[in-house]
Amino acid sequence: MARKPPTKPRKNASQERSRATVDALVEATARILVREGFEKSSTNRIAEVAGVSVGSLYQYFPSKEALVAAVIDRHNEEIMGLVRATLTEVADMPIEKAVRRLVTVAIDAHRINPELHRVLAEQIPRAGKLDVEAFNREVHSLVRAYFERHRKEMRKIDLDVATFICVSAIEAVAHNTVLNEAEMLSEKMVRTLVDETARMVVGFLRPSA
Amino acid sequence: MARKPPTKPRKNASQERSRATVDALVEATARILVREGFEKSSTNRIAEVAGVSVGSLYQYFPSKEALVAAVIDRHNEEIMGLVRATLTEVADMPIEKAVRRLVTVAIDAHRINPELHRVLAEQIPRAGKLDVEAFNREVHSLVRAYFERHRKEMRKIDLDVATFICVSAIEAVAHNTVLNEAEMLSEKMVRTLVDETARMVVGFLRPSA
DNA sequence: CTATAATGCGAGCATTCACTCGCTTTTCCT
DNA sequence: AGGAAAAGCGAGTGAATGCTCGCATTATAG
Repeated sequence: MARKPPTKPRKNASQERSRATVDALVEATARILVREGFEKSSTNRIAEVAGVSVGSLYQYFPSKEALVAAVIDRHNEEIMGLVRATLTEVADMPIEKAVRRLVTVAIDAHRINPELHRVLAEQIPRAGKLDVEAFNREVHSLVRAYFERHRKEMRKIDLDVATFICVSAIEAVAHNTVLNEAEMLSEKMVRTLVDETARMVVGFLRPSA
Repeated sequence: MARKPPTKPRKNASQERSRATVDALVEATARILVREGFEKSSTNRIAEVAGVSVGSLYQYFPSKEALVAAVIDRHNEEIMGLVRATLTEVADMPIEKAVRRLVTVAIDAHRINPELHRVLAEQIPRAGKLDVEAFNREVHSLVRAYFERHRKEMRKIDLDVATFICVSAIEAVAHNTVLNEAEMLSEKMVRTLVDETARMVVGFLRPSA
């Protein structure tokens, strides 16, 4: 016993063809979320758009939620890539430079795929709750590490509190900038927002004198 | 013609009893959203919890969305009440005092009904999009009015930009404070967060010298 | 070439759920 | 009292949708 029955039931994409199927499904899910919204998305529709049958869909994704989670993961990974790279890049810069860079990146990150980001933020019910928390934790710990390294440039303040406030503020400005008012954003306006936000955060962190 | 047929089809609660029914339905909707989540909520369930029949439900609410919208409205009104009152109260205070008060109120507002707030923020698909925008606009314009009145205490900065950044930052800190980490918040911690956030915002607004 | 596994198919099942309709009960008004 | 309007009822309907299952097609190995 314990011989695997020949019918491998679920998941696992070993051949070439199946990898393509999985990709097509994730891609189709993202497109549908953006173009038709979460409510209109259905597994049948996703399969149709992916050019795949529902049966195949369920060979790789145990549920609709899993499909959405995959989209969220992919998107989060893109953003985390940007964030990780940037924090490495600014590791030795003084906080003035680094903060400005981080604010810029926050906005860029929200601009990777604004429509998808909006749908994920506004329309997805419960899914990926854990993913979002893990995401936040990583951002928090990366930023906190930078702050630790540059403690000397900063006033006396609890690093967790500082990180929490700075990350919250920067993320909120970036989020609202990209998602509110759609694309009424001139480049000049964006630069102003980056400058002012960076000024606020730096002023907050540096010694008051 | 144009004689109103005796069957008034929808809406409108004129008698006493019906007012109670409407209230019970809204209340039941809120309770279900909090206790079972948006996904599990159904009109049948809402009617059942309200102690009312589905038929009656549809006499007052044309759709499930309308029910959820009513809950959102009620909650928004509670918050806006707080915010309006506070901005009147602080109208003549200097920005140090006023900002501190506003940060406190932001957190209080999120604490009115944190569970409901979380559900409305995280689980409600599209509904009340307009409501949320109107809500944000009002907050923005109230805060902007305060800033205008106290321009002399501030450095030279575009008021819309300043309002946008301050409101975003304060809202985000309040939101994350109340919703993340659940209730691991000691009162001392909250005070620290209020102090630091207020410091950040005030430092941002005041003349740099 | 043949056997076996991997991948793909899609009609249909089971369920859920928003909403309707014909009717009864309660309230109001004279 | 009595009639009309308002309020309430809840089984039933129709449509949508997540997912299964038995079978077909394609790839791999011997």
